[in-house]
Amino acid sequence: MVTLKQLAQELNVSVSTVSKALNNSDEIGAETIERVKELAQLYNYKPNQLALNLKRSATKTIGVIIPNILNHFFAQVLFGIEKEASKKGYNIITCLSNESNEKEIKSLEVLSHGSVDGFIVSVAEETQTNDSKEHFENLVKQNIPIVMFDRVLNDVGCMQVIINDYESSYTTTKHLLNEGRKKIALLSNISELSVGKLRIKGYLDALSESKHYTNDPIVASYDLDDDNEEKIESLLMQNMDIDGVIAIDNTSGVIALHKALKSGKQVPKNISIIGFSGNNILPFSEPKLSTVSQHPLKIGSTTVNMLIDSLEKRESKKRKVLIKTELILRGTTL
Amino acid sequence: MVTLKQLAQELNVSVSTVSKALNNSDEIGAETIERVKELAQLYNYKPNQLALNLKRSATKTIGVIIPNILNHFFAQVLFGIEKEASKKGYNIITCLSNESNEKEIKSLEVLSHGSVDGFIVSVAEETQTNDSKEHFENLVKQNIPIVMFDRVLNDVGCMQVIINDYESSYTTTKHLLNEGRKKIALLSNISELSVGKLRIKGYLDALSESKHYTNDPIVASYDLDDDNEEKIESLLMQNMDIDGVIAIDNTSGVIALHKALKSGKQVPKNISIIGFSGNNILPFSEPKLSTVSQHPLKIGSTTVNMLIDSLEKRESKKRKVLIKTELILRGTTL
DNA sequence: CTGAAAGCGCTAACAA
DNA sequence: TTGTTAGCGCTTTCAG
Repeated sequence: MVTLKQLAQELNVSVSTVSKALNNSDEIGAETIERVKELAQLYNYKPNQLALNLKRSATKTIGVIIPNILNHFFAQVLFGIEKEASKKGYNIITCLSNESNEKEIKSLEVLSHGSVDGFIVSVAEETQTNDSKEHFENLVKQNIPIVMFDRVLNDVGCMQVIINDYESSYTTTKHLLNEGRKKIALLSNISELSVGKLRIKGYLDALSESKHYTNDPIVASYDLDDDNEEKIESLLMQNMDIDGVIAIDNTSGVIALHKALKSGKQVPKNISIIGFSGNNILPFSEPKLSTVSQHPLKIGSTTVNMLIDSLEKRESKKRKVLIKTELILRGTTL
Repeated sequence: MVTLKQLAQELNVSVSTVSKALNNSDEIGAETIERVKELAQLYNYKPNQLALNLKRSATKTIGVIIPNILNHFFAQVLFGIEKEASKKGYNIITCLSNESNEKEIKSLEVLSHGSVDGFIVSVAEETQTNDSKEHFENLVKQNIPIVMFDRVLNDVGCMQVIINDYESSYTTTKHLLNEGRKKIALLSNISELSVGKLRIKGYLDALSESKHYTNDPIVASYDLDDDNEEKIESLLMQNMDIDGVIAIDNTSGVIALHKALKSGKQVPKNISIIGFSGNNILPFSEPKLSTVSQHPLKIGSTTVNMLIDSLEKRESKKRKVLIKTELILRGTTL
């Protein structure tokens, strides 16, 4: 890589002249600028990013820490983040915590000494269940801005981008009730997470507020590593009168659909099913699953814009942004 | 962030003493080392990464450029890359080309002036169809190591990690022939890609080598943005005698399965279906899709290890590594 | 055993 | 208009 120094030598001028010339400083004569730029072009000079970073103690790089890239929701958010960051001239360093609190802590630690200007994080399941927040608080103390999305820690002083979890499952449940469903089950492999709890609450409240609904709520929780398929199948088999399903995670909805069909039910005639998820799974079911869309791309771009605003001290007022979900009815609802 | 200088002042020693002490130099007295380390601990001193990077002209960071993170194959490879890189103490900067040659060129350009030590790339579709390689050749000239995986450019002087595309579809087709299938169709939304072409060739060769197979080959190609579902459905509907399907991309297999079932066929009795893909779609079909597994995690970790070997001048001999696929029979084959 | 000084590549205040 | 100098934070000769 050619440096300013080398250009300067070849041109018999000083390094600072070259630097200024390349930055179009009006301290430098038009003719000199021309000469310098010509040679720079010839040698395809590009400033060394490392030197620039050190100089201005900033990297134009964002650290992104995500629990699980194989979860399509996070893949979509990452997609949104990368797109917006790239548009704004920022790079992203991606770390995957794989739901491990330890890995998350380590990633933050490693990146926090100059490698990135700020962080976008969705916390690991472990982090949330242990309410582990010291590692974030340390960063906040150092004035390193953080935007959390989806899975957030409420009492850390950082920005947040969340969806209306409670309301969306409340509304969704209402929709099933309005269809006249008499026995509505909730499926979840995220019950330990804050978002899961909120969604469950929305479901419970909607049911208990209903005058006509007589059955008990059914909250079927299982771990990510459980055999969800089997659990869902046996739930549906043992409760053939379930006629409504709200699946609050990414995959349970499609699975429930398949199991319902397998058991000989007609969808949506005998049973309505609504999932939370992106459109990635749509080609994989017949009829198409009705879903609550979380607008993951918008979540991604919003986190980036909040972070950059904060970095560039256009001090965003909004510390907490709520992205509204949207219930999209397709083939598995009336 | 506390610096060496600050520690030095507080201890009334020189900066270089502090530096050496923290690096356990044997030039420094045991007692001094102790004092220095104590204070460093107290202030939670960590060397500024930017300064280190500049000093040693290296970042311990890998640039990863991927065409499409929403494609689960790439998500899995990325997962493998991140895991291995993190284990080896490297970070990854992720760029998504979104199949755009221009974006790919820009990303390489931006990162190539100090931000990363080397690249892992799967080229954009555009790049491959245009055989655009100048941007890679520039890097090779500058001795920046590159590992390409899956979608590679053959005459760029860089390392490669690929799968046995030809052989795997050849074998898969053979399997269908051995089942006694009489009319085998190939489904593809990646026909423009090198890997797609190889897989198609494997299929064609297997068919033409068969003495008993009498039908013409059926290669059904469609674009990523086409309505693949509809195309697949009409193909199967209009050729009800198709009794074997090899789907060489990520999603067509599951779709074909759904459409076959929808048309009233029994799988695998009336029709066998084999896809190329990860296990992410398994929960979404009944019976489970038989697939060619590409070992994406292994692809990811292999690219990282080759790159790091090359960076740390343990000069890996292997410039080209082939990861063998594996045909995993599940419910959609006999 | 410790410190002074140079240098990584760049920018910018200040001198000339 | 151009050059000198200092400095970002660190490592590393080389002198003391």
